[in-house]
Amino acid sequence: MPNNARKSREDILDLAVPLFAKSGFDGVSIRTVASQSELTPAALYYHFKDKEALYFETVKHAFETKTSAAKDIIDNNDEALANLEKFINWFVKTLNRDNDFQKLLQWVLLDSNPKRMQSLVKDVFADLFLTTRKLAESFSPRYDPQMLSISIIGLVLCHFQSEEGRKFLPGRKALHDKPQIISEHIIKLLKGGLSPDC
Amino acid sequence: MPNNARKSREDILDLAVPLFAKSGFDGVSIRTVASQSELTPAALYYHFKDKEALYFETVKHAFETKTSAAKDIIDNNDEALANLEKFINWFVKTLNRDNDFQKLLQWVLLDSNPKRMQSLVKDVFADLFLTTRKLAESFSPRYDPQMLSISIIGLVLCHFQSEEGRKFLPGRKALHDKPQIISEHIIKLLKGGLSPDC
DNA sequence: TAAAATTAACTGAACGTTCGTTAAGCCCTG
DNA sequence: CAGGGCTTAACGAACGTTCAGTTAATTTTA
Repeated sequence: MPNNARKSREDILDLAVPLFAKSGFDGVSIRTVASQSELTPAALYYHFKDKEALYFETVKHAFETKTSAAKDIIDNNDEALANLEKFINWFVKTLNRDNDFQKLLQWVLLDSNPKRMQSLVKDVFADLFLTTRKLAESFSPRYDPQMLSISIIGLVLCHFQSEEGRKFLPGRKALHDKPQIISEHIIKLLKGGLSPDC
Repeated sequence: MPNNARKSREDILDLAVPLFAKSGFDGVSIRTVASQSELTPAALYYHFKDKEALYFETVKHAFETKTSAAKDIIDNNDEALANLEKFINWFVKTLNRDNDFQKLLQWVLLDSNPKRMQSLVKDVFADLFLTTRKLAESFSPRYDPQMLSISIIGLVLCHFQSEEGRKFLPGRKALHDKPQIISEHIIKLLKGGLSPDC
């Protein structure tokens, strides 16, 4: 794409993703998105109704490819634990490769505007959650599928959510940020738990 | 405290906690905090150097009582698993009782300003983390203490972090928000894992 | 096929509002 | 009467948004 070419809607969204991922809805101004996409603020209003719409489309854009990939990971003929392992591996790898995706997910769950959160959760996040719950249903009735799916997602997310903060804590090793190490840790924990036997 | 009495620093912080918990640093203006504490914006500058200082003190204030309580929970003479159980129970109950505490923790970890995050993590969050890691060291070398402590904190946090969003997802039950149910779920998962035997 | 009309994409300038912050001065209490 | 705690008023900057007009590409007409 040449530097002075007209920007498409999608080009703008691609550039808006890292901005909103870093600073959230309130932390990013229309003018910041405009200058990042080499447009005037007014030009953004040609493409998007208002800031809310721009934000919504940006988050949706960042989630779009990920969610469909998650569904393909799970093979319903496989064993429950094998499926879980595949999912964890995929989820960790995805969060590691696309840090913006993880950040946006956090912003959605922290959103101070309930209406905005509702539309984001229903239109953007629900699909990924339902995929995880389907996986969690293999472990019913020993575990409540709803709660187990939250635990699984949370267990993966937290290692990335805390990545920036952990830099300022003692005892840090580079290993703790490696996707493969994180995957192995989570799978071992989920499979066997902490009890010394088994 | 009579309605027209002079506000102390601490009174202001008490009132600022729910505001910053809901909307974060960028989502709350000095004027909002001022009107909430029935003061003028200028009066806030008598008590705090600037908005950064007000925010820092607010977060610190909300964390202060919690962190010291965590340390008392752990009895070093007890069994590892018993200590863990006590900690989970305490942490779940604390997050449930004080929703602002959980929200502020999320804001700290999402902070877009690295300098601000650094001082918050080091001065406010580190203590709680180190307590958890001490607990996690009982399960070394089978598990890396650093990673295990992140997993434990994340496993508890995620159930509260997702509480608002789960309202908009199918399959929701009131049980999933009950602290006792959450505790039991997490402890069972951490103790025994997902493997069918044991 | 050249000219004219239409449209899509954008600019420049400005709007009213809210933001963080400061300065000067007032009032009540010890 | 000194000074801690506040008020009133204002500063410039940044905010989301609008609107009239410009440009460049596309389509329609003669």
